Amino acid sequence: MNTRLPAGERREQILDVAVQVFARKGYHGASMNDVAEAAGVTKPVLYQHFDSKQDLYLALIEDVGQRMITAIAKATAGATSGKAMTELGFQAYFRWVAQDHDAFLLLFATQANRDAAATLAIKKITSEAASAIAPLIDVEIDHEKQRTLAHGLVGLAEGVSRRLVERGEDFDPDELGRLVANLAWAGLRAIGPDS
Amino acid sequence: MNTRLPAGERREQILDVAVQVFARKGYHGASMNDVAEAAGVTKPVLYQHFDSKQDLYLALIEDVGQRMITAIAKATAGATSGKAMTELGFQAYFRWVAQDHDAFLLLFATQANRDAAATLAIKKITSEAASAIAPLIDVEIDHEKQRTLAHGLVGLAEGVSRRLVERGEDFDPDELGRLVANLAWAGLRAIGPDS
DNA sequence: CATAACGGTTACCCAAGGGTAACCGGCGCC
DNA sequence: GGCGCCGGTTACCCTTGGGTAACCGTTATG
Repeated sequence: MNTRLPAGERREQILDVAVQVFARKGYHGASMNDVAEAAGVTKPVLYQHFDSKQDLYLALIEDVGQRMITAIAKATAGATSGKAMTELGFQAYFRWVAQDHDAFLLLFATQANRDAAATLAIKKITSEAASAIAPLIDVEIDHEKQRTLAHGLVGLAEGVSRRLVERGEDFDPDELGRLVANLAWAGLRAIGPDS
Repeated sequence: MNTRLPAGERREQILDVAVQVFARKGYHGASMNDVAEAAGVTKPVLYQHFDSKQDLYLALIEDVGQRMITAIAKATAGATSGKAMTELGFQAYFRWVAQDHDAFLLLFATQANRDAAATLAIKKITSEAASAIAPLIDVEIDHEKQRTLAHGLVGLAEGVSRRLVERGEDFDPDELGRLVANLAWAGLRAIGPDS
């Protein structure tokens, strides 16, 4: 017998629990009943807080995505050099991954964003991340290539994280961030208009 | 009235058409009816060639994945240096992406949703790719980190490609390969046991 | 102590879609 | 020229699951 919760808290709890459920089963793999059960309530309760399954899912993506973005933004705010910013950024990202595997899976490894809207929502997040990265690529190179490379670096971090999360390994985010930042920074310095 | 095809050819045609359908709509978004219609036949015909939807999907992944792997393997076979191999490899990869957007989307787009078996199948492909890359990271670094970075480079290529494919842009795979290979190679040279 | 508000439940509807049983028609082959 | 093989179709079954209508019990408040 779960306690009755006031609306606000119940909504938060549903969001909390839904991240895990969707991350583990994917969008289509998880039914609203699954989410409801995990939250300790029944289906109609979900619909009191969210208009539809898609609505719930989009709320999750927005929530989790913003959390990631702000974590990185905060970490890099005090950086004095591009290199330091790169390192701090990657470290913050890997810390975010290490802290909440489910959140990472929801955004990057989720087995079902077939929904056009969800795909768009995630694209918006990665695009925002890329926008933050792009200015660090200050070599002489045309703007389009710059943004493309920025998306590549997002993918780099994603690829690294995916392997670690899938293996369920413990890892040191700060050490890993240093390693990857080193790779990224040196790589970026090496490319130029002649590439 | 579509012509009647011998079993072998029909099977090939279904695979061809199914790549496009699944790439565009995702696993759950595409129904067997959609695939059948696109192939110009009806549903039961699909089930004469494949046991289930999942069976068809797995066959596709295997098919497309192997095509990608061998394309890269062939391109890098004659390389004389690590740097040349890196460049040739990335170029072959981007050529593969440019040639067949649908194949790329099937394997890498988040929009192509997967169940557990499909996730595993795809993991196998990326892992194989990473295995090919890992030896190029011949710096003094422990084996686990080496493989993790290899997965990162797979992600790097994936991130770059995703943006280009999503934008429907034309791009020069050879030029792009040179650019990304430069980044990767220089990045890898820069990291060491002290990172 | 009636009653309204609110959190929650039971029981259902209905469309979508994976999968199948039964049937059909033309072509090759003794 | 009947016969069987083979590629194909029509029409259906049945589960899953998103979404909802109607109802219930507790608490608070006058």
